[in-house]
Amino acid sequence: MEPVNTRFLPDPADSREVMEDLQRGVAATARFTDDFEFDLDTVSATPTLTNHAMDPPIIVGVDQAFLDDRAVGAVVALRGGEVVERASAVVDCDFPYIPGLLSFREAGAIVAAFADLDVEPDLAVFDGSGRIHFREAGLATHLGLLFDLPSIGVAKGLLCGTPDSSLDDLPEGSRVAIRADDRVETTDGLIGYAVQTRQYDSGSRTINPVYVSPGHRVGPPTAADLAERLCAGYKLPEPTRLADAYADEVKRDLEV
DNA sequence: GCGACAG
DNA sequence: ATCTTGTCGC
Repeated sequence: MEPVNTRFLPDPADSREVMEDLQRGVAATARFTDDFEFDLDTVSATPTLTNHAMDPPIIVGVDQAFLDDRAVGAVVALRGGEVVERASAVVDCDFPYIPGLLSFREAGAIVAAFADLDVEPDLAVFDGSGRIHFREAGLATHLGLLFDLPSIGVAKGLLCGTPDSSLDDLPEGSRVAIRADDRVETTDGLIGYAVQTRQYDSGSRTINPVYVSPGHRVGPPTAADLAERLCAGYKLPEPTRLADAYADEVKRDLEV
C-alpha cells in the first residue's frame, strides 16, 4: 500500500524548523478519536475458535532494525491472531536518532515495507509514541496519517507527559492516565496511558508498563483497550513483537 | 546553566 | 536502536 496524504511525507533533508512545522500540521490534521470500521470484540492476539463467527480486522505490527547506515523496515500482518503476510525493506538511512524527530529517521524504511504489502490493514501498531509527543505528532500519529490508517503507538519508555499516579508495581490489566505537561507545546489533558500489560503474580521483581497513545483515528481509551487485547502473555502486543522478530531476522540475513 | 529525552 | 554472558527466578 502507498501513502495517501503525501504532503506529510517526512523529508530527512529538511531543516529542523521545517520538520517541526510539518509535525504541527500532522497534529492539526490527525484525529485522536475513534474512527474505524471493525468491532473491538473481534480483536484477539491469538487464534480463537470464535474467530470464524466474527469478522476479524487485519492488524499490522511495524518495527525497525538498523545495520550501520541501513534501516530494515518490517511489517507483520495478522488476522484473528494468525500471520497472513510479512513485508520488509532495506533502505539507506543517515539521519540520526533525535528525540521528537523519530519519524524522520524511520519513515523511509516503513514506507518502503508498506509498498510491498498486499493486504489492506485495518489498524497499525507502531513501536513508539503517537500523541505522546512534544507536538502530538509521534511516529504512530505521523505514519498513521500518512497512510490514513487507524493506528496506535506502543512505547517502552515515556517521551513526555506526566502519569496521574505512581507507575510502580501496577497490577496486570491496570492503566494510569498520561497527561500533557509543559514539554507538550500543543495541548493539555489526556494524551495516553501507561498500561500494565504483564506483571509477575508475586515476587521481588516487577515489570514496567508500556506507554500507549493514539496514533490516528483512535481515541486514548480505545488505544489502551487495543494494546491490551493484542497481548498474549508478553509485555508487548503480538503484532509489535512479531514485527520486531521479523526485522531482526531480515537484518541477520543481511549480515551473512 | 539544568533537566529531559520514543528508537 | 546497538554492543553482549551469565544468571536469577518461576
